[in-house]
Amino acid sequence: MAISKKDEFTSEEIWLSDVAKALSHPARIRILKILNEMNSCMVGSIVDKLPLAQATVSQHLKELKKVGLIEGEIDGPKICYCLHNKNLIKAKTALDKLFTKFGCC
Amino acid sequence: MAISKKDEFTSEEIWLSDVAKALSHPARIRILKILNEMNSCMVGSIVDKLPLAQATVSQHLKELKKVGLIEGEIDGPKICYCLHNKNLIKAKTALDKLFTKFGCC
DNA sequence: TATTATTATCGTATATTTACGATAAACAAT
DNA sequence: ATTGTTTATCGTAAATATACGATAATAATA
Repeated sequence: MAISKKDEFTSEEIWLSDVAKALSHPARIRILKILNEMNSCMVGSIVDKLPLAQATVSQHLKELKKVGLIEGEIDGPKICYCLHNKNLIKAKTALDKLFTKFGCC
Repeated sequence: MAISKKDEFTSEEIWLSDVAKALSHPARIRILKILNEMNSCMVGSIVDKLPLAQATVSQHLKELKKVGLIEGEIDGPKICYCLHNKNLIKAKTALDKLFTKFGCC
């Protein structure tokens, strides 16, 4: 896409847009819901609940992990993913702040 | 990107991911902030405040409008954009709901 | 009507995202 | 050691996103 101009914005703006990008696919929204509801959170269980191939789910998990919304813990040959509470709260707070004030022309 | 699988998800999930996608670029985050702070909200003023060409800004505005986060009102040859309070509140509520419950493995 | 000002759209180049099969890597268990 | 299970990564194809210059469209004004 031509040369990116992201550097021209603040790190706060870039971080918030990165979080939003992580939420910008329904499969990743669904994954967050699943992790919220399940006790077990191994990848296989998530794959079973989604209409996507294992490789694709793994990619989505990677993106959620990249921005810190989830974290993965190794458990034998399996990996147990879970929500990253602290970062979710941070994201929620930042989004709230963005949406709180309303002014209009 | 291969054939999209978005149809496999709920309309709520798709809507929320579309809102997130609209927020997934720092320029659009900045635009929302600008609209929140300015009285005047014509496109030219927004372009002046961003390190992007007019055509690019117009494209970003179009995406924000598409998901209903902003609206544009024709004012002579100019167009006055402003935040769409009702939809912003709706988005904020949905994001809050997604982030409110935390469970972990 | 011609000109100016303002904004959207078109065309286009490049980057990124999405999706999947195939394969590799890591570990447990036989 | 070999096998089976689980997950990540590689390679790849197709769709989208980003960015801009050029141009069209709209409306006010001279």
